[in-house]
This record gives sequence, C-alpha cells and structure tokens, in this order.
Amino acid sequence: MEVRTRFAPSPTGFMHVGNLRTGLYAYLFAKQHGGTFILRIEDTDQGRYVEGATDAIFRTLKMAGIDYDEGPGKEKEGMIYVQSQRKALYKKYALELVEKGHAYYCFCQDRHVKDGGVGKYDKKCAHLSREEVQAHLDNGDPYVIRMRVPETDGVSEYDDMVYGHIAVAYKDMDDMIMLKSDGMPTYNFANVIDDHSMNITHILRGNEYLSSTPQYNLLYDFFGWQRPQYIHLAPIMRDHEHKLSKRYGDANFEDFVSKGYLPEAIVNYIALLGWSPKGNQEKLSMSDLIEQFSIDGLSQSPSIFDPVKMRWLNKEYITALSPEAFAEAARPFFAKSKAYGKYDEELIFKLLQPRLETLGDIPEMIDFVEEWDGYDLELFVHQKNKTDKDLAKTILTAALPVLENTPWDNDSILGALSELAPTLGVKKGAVLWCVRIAIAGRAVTPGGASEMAVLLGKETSLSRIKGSIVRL
RNA sequence: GGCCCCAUGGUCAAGUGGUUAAGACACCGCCCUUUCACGGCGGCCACCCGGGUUCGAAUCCCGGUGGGGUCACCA
Repeated sequence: MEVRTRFAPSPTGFMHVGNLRTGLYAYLFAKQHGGTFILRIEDTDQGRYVEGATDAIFRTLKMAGIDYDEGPGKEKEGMIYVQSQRKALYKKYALELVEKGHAYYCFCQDRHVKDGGVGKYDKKCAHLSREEVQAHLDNGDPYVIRMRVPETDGVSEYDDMVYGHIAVAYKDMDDMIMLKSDGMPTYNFANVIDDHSMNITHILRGNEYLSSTPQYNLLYDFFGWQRPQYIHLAPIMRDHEHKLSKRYGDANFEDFVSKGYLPEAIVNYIALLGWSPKGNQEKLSMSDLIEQFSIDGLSQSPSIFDPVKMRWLNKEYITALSPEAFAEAARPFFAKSKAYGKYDEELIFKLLQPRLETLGDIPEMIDFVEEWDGYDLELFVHQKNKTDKDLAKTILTAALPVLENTPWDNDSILGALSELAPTLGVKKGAVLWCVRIAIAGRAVTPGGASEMAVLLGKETSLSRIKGSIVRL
C-alpha cells in the first residue's frame, strides 16, 4: 500500500523549528517509502489567522528543501488542501454522525467560556428529544455538534509506532465539539475528515495528541473508516520545563537563516533532535536522511534545543562550501560590514570561510579593518608568549623599521618578523602576537599577523604600529 | 486534581538481561601551525530513588519522585 503522510501547519505566525521538524519527518518517512507527502493548511481558526503566515510556510518548506507532492498549487483531482475552503464537507459528515446517533446538537451557551475549572461536558444536551432539538433549530438558536462518547465501561485503544500501546477509558473522554457555532469544524474533527479523505496512511504529529487520539479513533470507528497508523513525536524543548514555542523568537527558521545559518545545517540539526541514525555520522544531507530515517530511531523523550551544537554543525556546512558558493552566501552578510567594498573580498573570504560558525559573524569578525582606535592595551599581555605592555613597546619599536623595508607579501613579512625575534631575545610567537594585536586591536582575528598585515596594506599597518607605540 | 506519556554525563544521544555503559557538542589539557583560528590527540563528566524478578538489571515488573502533555466553540 502506498504510504501517504501530511504536514498540516496552521498559519498563525512564523514557523518554528519544532514545527518544521514534524514536517521534515513526515516528508522523510513518505520519501523513504516511495510515498506521497501532502501539505494541508489548517486555518479553521479565523481568529488566530496571521496575514502572510501561509507564505511563510511555503517559503520555509522551500528553503528547507521539503517538496510536497500534493497541496496548495499542486491539487490532485479537485482536492482542496485549505481547510477553510472545505467547510461544507465537514458539516455534511457531522450531520451524518448525528443521523447515526454518534453525535448530537448542543445548544448550551455557557460551556465555551473557560471558567478555570476542569472537567468534561456534562452531556446536558446529549439526550434531547428529536422535537426539542427541532424546536431549538426552528428558533434559530446557535448550536454546536458534539460527538457522543459511549456511556459504557469501554476503552479506546491503539498502538502508536513510537509509544506503543495507548488506552483511554470512555469515561475519561469528553464529548468533544466537532462543529463550532460558526459552522467551522474544530481541529479535532477536521483533522479526521481530512486525513481520511486524503487517504493519509501515517500520521506524524506532536505527542500532545497522544491522549486525544483514542477520541479521534472513535470517530474513524463511527464512520466505519480504517484508522491510520500513528507516529507521535516527543517535543523539542527550550529548556527542561518549556517547549519551544513561537514566543521563543530565536527558534524561527527564517530568523536562523537571516542570522547566517545555512538551511541545510538547520534541517540536519533538527533532524537529530529526537531521532538518531544507526551509525555515528551526524552530518547528513537530505538524501542521507531519507535513506537513514527510521521509526525505531525516534525518541520517546523530549530534547532540548542546543544552539551551540547547531552552530557547530553550521560551521561544518560552511567549511564544506566551494569558494564560489561561500562567496555567494557570504556576500549579503559581508555587505553589512564596514570593510565591504574597501578591501580584497577574495582574500577576506578565503580567511573567513574556515573560521566562521555563522555567516552573521562576518561583520564583527572583519570590522577591525575599519575600527581600531582605542583598543584595550591589556591585549598585549599574553602568558604563553610571555609578553606584556613594556615588551610590546620594545618589540614594536624594533619591528617598525624592519617592516618599512620589507616587501609587502605574506612570506616576506613573516620572514622579517621571525628573524627579528632572536635579535631581541624573544620567541617568534611574541613578536607575531604583538604585531597582530597592534595592527588589529583584537585578540581573535581571521588570520595571523602577516595575513592581517597584507590585508590591511603596508600604509595602514605601519601607521597602526606607530599609533600603538605612542599609546604604549 | 483526573487521565496519558517520559526519565543514561551540562546538552544531543547509542544501548532492547551479561558492554571497560558508544559517539557528538560544550569544557579542560597537550600537540601541530615561523602568528590567531582550524586541525590532531587525550581528559573530565551519566544509567532519578526504593523495592522486586533473575545466577546476573541501565535494560523486565511494581511503587515513589521529578518533568512534560491533556482536560477550549486553539490548533
């Protein structure tokens, strides 16, 4: 049987990586089985709809490299993939269940106000007579349609592919609302109808649905439909107590991209949160993921999102880029730097590529070429090189005339400074450290002393050394 | 509170009755590099607690504890 999975986000804002991961897994599972991956937009809550959110879903999926086979813009046989446009369908099915006695009209007006209390609906309208219902309807009273959970000692159970056997007693289930008074279906109901009508075989979703799934299964049973397989996913957490949420702005996929994370790296990283491959390889391309994804590699417990590890993976991806691809990816970020357009871009990129964790680090990494005044003189104090400010002054004073007479290329500068060291009775490292600090004014630079000197040019380098001597 | 789920180092995690309890990130140290980084090598660090079952338990069972989820005309 063909495997069909779906990703069903609701357009209520940007897409955070936890959400995206659910879509990713659904995609991987379908592709791995040569199946079909479907995108469905769940916009039944008109109140929470956010303008542009649907486009954000499309953009994010595209950047992430997740192609859907069916969905908005890729309709199959007249199927509609946007819930709000399927309204009529839900009502038809809801009434069918009313007819069968598995659902009923409810005219209670006060139940939708959350009173802080907990509990189930009291079934006040569950046993209204046909006449009473008709009277309300004739009167134009607003109503909702509720499912009728059997009032017996039964249990609804199923086997989840990651959590195993789940059972919930009827008495613990609520007569949930299927159709709201505005005529829109609730998520709970629309989901079942849609998943069935789109022939979804495997449902991947967050485990917050683990305990309500028996209720959905009841619906499948009422209709006489075959139940799908369930693959519930443990959440991605911000910390031990909090799930990743839209409020945690940093978890926004597009935000990460604009901060200089490569989409492939983000996708790779989130794939590893809650799933682990059989081997020890962690850098996995989309096709690796499709090949290696497996249900038994899914975790039942939550994972905490670790930005530090994602930075590391991002670095792996940046390093692996060809110089051309790196230049293309890096240029928009370099454009924000004060150095943009003033120095040898090719040289800068060559120095930068192996040292970056995110592209967004480019400006602060390279801005020293334009920002140098007033740096902290304590930088000259270095234990390993045994340097301090006095020694720095001595070294720089000696280095200045040497450099003035040195051809301005990497090897010459390095050679000249290396030869200078023994005449001063210090190690090469000490000379190079002091020169690098003097011309860059930073502890960390995208290259050594000679490379920075070449980048800055002879004139700037020498004037910075002079300036440093004066300050020392 | 009822119901459902979860529990291996700081973090991601392997592990499905017998292992010196993998690997990765982070951290620390050493080496390499005529300089910063990169890189290489090494180190530190874990089975929530208590009872069972068993010759033997991280692994199976029960009970605690802790955490998450759910109990909406939100998804």
